[in-house]
Amino acid sequence: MNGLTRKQEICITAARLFKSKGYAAVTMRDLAAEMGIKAASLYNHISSKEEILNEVILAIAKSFTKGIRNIRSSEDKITEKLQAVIAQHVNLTADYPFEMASLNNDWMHLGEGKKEYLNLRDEYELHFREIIKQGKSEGVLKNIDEEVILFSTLVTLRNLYIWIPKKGVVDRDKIINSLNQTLLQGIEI
Amino acid sequence: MNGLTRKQEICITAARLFKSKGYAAVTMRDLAAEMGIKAASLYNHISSKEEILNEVILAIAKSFTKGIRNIRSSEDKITEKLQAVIAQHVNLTADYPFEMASLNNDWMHLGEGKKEYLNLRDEYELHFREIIKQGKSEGVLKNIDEEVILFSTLVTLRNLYIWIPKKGVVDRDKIINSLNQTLLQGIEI
DNA sequence: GTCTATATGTGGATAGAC
DNA sequence: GTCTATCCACATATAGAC
Repeated sequence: MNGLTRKQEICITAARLFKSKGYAAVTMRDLAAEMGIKAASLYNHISSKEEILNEVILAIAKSFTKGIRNIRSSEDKITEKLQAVIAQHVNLTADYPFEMASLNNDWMHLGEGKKEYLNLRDEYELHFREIIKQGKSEGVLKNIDEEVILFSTLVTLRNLYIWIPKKGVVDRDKIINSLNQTLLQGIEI
Repeated sequence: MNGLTRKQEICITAARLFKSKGYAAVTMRDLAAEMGIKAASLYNHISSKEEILNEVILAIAKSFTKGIRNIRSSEDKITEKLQAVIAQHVNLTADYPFEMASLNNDWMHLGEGKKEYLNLRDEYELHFREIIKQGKSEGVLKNIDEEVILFSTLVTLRNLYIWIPKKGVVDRDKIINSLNQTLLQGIEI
């Protein structure tokens, strides 16, 4: 009725619970209760609890990596690329705040999918690092240790999910602008 | 033999496990195995799993709040206060990286102690926010939304535990300097 | 301070009826 | 697609011996 499969509904509900208690502390009975059904009924739509985590985390991890791959290979200037990275984080976080929490906090409970997740994360950081390096070599960014820039920027962006849901949906642009200032003006020449 | 009580040893070992899997996924058997004893033996030193979490989280939460209370009430200039806040985070994180992970990720599993933890956290953020406000009113900090400054700074500092253990013990000062640059130059006039 | 044995509860997951 | 009933593994925690 809402265009979602039952499996998708389960994953969305699960992500919300995972955010509040963490994957390990959420039981199939909790999840079922939240869906208004019994735990056994869940297994008509998913094969295991772990499969749900896989669905929740890998979908958004792929979006991030695909996005930054495009940003890096674009013809934009460095500053524009960095702004695009920030905007992607704000937008994906505003759309999927619960999934972002699992991505950050529950990835270690992935089974089958952990390797793929780690590959996606490594590729993401690789592109980000290369954008920063390019910025330094072009003289657009200050000569601060790449890893420090990468860490402090990425940590802020990855944790937006803690903070964005508190704000209204409307002020995405305001958040993007503020982050552009706070994050970029500390590192730009 | 090492100056630690058995209870302290248990809490230290527990914190290390909590960091890698999260509180909920660590069993008393895991913890006991890591200590080289049986699970039942743990209960001669602690009364419950939850008590361990309380010990781990509240000790470090108190240190942070006490520290920033002193920094705020000192006669230092704003820039020095902000640098002192950064230095406190780097030092406490370097000393207690595992406890920092629990502080960030496992506080929702506190029982008895949750209220106290939330009070400490609120007080911490209050002092931090007031330092930022004072900086803005004195014209030392840019006129960026306080909450954005607070969020992006605090999130970086709170997640140092992910990053600091990778570095050697030696370069605390280098990290403090880099963070001073990255975090402060984006917000200072 | 640690052990073995065990009580008691709850977790993920399956079988089969409707 | 959901239910009831149930299996079985594993969780926290206690009792009492050494």
